[in-house]
Amino acid sequence: MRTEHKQRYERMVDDLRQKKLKLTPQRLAILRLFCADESHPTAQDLYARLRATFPTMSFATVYNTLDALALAGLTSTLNLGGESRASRFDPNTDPHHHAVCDVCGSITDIPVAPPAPAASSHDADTLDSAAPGFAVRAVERVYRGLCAGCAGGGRHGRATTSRKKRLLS
Amino acid sequence: MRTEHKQRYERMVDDLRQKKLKLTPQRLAILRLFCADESHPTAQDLYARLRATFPTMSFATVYNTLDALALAGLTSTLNLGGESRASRFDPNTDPHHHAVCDVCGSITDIPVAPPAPAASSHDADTLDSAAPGFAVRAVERVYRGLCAGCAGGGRHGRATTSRKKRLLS
DNA sequence: CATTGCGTTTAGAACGATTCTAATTACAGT
DNA sequence: ACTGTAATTAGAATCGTTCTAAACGCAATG
Repeated sequence: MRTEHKQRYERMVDDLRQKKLKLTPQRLAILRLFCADESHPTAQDLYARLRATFPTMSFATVYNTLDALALAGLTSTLNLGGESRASRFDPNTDPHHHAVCDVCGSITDIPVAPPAPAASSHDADTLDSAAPGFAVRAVERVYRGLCAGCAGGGRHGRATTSRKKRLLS
Repeated sequence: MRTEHKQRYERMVDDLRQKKLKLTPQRLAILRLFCADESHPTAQDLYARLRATFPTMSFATVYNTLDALALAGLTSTLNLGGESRASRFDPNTDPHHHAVCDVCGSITDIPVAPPAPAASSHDADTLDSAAPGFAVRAVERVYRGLCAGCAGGGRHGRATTSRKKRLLS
């Protein structure tokens, strides 16, 4: 795992260099944090942790760097709804899906399944009859449900009860 | 199609009644508009069209009604990213996926494929090894690509070029 | 090493989407 | 009709994100 993150970091740095983008201390710090983070952090998450080292850093820098990485195809942005409307950023560029816990909001990467033996034409059929001529570029899949921790009735993750839910109880 | 929408409308009205929620003219108008709308409208979309009939209606009423429907399980909310961060609301309660056009942003419902004959255990396997113990409640799938209209090079849909993209060109 | 150009950073304002507030209105059960 | 309570309204507040203008600093060059 550690080596995987290091490779990720180096790929990110190389890409910034190749694109003639400047390697500022702030950017390197963001990359270091971000490439090793499996939690799909929000911009807030990164900002909060970066302020320890760069007390004057602004949100714009975090977003700028994430934008640069996204343009380079090194990150993706997740909008999974839920308690917060904040985007989640994902440094994993391998094709994968996501499992989102309804209770704690945690997001887990799920590698794509190995190619099915023979029968996946059903999907293509229904797609083509419902949206004729649609040219698929990518497929995203989100599994929603309860993570192992939350299914056990424990108190896990970071999800805070929303005002809306509080009013309903 | 028309009858399908009517059924949808009546189910919505019944549900509000059963839940002892009041059937105000505003709510009925929202339901009428919404249940017949395949375009996955935003709150803005609905609000704009409702102002023709109810010049004093506020956004809060639109959101209130959509919330009530969501609590009743009669709608779902889509956060698909893209140009606008606005949520899209979906009155279709049948299990289905979505095809989103990268260019015009249009969203098309895709019915779930008929159950595959035998081999779908691959997915379950990778899920269980990547997120052990995760209890799946629902699976969402988003196809991204080009709709038939946009693949043909035409000018379609409502997507407006974002400031970010404009700066890049 | 000094110069310098242009990409970056910064603080804060601006923005869009959504939620809240407090006061008013009006369903629906009697 | 009366009345309790939920719904509506306008506008303010909030949250996440993007923009702005000025100051800064990386890195290519002499």
